[in-house]
Amino acid sequence: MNPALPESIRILLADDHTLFSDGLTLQLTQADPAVTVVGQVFRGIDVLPAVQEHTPHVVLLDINLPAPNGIECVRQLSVAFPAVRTVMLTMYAYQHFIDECQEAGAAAYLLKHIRVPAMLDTIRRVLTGERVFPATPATDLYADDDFVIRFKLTPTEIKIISLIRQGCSTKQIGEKLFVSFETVKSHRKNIYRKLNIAHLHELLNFARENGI
Amino acid sequence: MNPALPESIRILLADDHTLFSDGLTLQLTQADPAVTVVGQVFRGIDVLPAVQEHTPHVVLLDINLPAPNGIECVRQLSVAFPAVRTVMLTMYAYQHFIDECQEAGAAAYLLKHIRVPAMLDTIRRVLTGERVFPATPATDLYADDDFVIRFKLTPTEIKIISLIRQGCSTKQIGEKLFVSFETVKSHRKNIYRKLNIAHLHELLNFARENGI
DNA sequence: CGCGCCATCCCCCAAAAGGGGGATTTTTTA
DNA sequence: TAAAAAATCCCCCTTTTGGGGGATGGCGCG
Repeated sequence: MNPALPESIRILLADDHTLFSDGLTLQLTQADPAVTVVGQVFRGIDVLPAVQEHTPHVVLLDINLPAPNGIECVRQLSVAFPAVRTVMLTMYAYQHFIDECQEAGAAAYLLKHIRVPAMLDTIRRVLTGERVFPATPATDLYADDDFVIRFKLTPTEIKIISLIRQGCSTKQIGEKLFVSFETVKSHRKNIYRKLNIAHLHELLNFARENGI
Repeated sequence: MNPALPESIRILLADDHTLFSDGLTLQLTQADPAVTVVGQVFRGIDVLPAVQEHTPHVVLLDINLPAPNGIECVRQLSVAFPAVRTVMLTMYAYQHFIDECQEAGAAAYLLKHIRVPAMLDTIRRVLTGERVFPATPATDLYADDDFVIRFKLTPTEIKIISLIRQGCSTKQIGEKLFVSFETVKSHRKNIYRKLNIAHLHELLNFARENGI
């Protein structure tokens, strides 16, 4: 069950931030001559074809990936290419996402706060069959992070974002969740404050970018 | 008013994602020998002291920066070091943020979807005193004949859809296009009728699906 | 020349969203 | 068990949307 480490590690990057993707490619290839970045893709829809074409050992996959998002991608990957290890690479330390990725078949979950040596260590570990997920919620680690605090959405809030994304009005959401109009309004206000946004379209963008 | 380009461009990076920051440092120094990354900071509170110590020409500043966030940082920077150019570097394409950064005194606003050559171009431009913010394109954005025919949308209507998708309100669109609020309202009504929809989220879905 | 299309602007209205205060209760957790 | 977080609900208010009527020019085209 524990495959030997390949002499050359073939990596596919899936991240729509070209600045990040280019920078990571440079870092990985400079840090370890055994590593080859065999491809970069910027949309979810390009992941499976690129894996087919470039036969990577590992896919470094951003959750925040357009059309479809990274979590959907890892689901598809673990069905279509069960031998390929998928390492989620994201800025979001939500337990919600970590659990979902684990269920979807990802091999590891890394935050963008790490550095390349630790990443290479994780990559080598998943290649031996290990699965590497954060043991403790990262909330302690990033308690001073403005955005992590603001983005700490509760389950109810995420549910409401999901309903808004489906086109429900505040009134309709209240009816669906058997709570009053005012309650949903309060949740909306809290969501907007946490995300530091002010308009519906921003919320819809956020939801789409984060796969809610 | 236009200072000459310095022989060596001193850059300070402020981004809490070490993977990104390290990668960008590598890319910038390899792309242009005139560029020196004089420092990296990972928290908002470290920005001003680092500018004091390293005397950069340009600060590349993430909005999503802990304690305090990047927008607060650029406010402080433009008071304490008005000669230092601040280039916001973020994943968020919200008009809300763009406006706030512009008011706070940032010299440019870049998305993480760009690549290093374009970034270097922007850095050189802000060093000559220019301010570089995302312009509202919308002019040559559409021109998709098929889609114009299928839905019989006029150029003005497509331009308005594009602006709505960017988060502009009816009022803001009127100001941008130099027409009255009522005119934009009429166009919106016509768009909704032609697309047979009734809500903003449907329009945004339509715009995304059709690449407006 | 008239017809249709487009763009412009105005009135009316109701519904929804957005933002500021609160408050209470339950649940979680330190 | 006490504090913190989450969920519930209410008041106030303004702005924005969405939809119904219009009207007035301009412009191309048959």
